Amino acid sequence: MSIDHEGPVPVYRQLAELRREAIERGDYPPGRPIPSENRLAQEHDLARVTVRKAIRLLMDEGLVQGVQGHGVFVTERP
Amino acid sequence: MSIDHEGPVPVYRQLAELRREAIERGDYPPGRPIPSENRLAQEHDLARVTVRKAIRLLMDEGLVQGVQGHGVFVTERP
DNA sequence: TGGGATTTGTTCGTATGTATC
DNA sequence: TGATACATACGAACAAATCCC
Repeated sequence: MSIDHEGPVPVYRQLAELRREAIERGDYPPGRPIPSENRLAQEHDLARVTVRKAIRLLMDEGLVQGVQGHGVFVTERP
Repeated sequence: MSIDHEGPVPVYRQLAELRREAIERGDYPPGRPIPSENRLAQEHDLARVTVRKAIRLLMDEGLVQGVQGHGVFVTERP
């Protein structure tokens, strides 16, 4: 929760951090998608492009993977 | 007809207005669906997502209701 | 009984333009 | 100048429900 629109940290970085924490907490078991982009946009009252920018960071880190028409899934790591 | 792609009014709002007028004219009697999303997209040469966005406005107004696998119907008002 | 076509619902992917700081 | 953020619009794929033969 609680994204600061005033501070120096970009919104998309704050959102990425929030999701990273949720993932590392184990909120999303492998095989289950994280909340959809539209869902996240709605919940945080953000534009979808901004949400995507946040998720893009997590993708670049290899933490999650997007699958068109399905969702974004936590990467399986053995 | 005639959607203006140049003006300041978004395409999806123009389309919503066109359908709203058609509905209020009584073009679609209760029990009959309005043209399908693909049909509207084809007629106006628009993407289906854009058509959906227009219909979504009418749904939010309570003017129509979507039925998955069936169609979009004018809401019955006694 | 079943399968295919139609239709709405959902999701990620991409691009452009605008405004602000 | 560049980064951030929003709105719009299109594309693509999949899911689910309904209808009809």
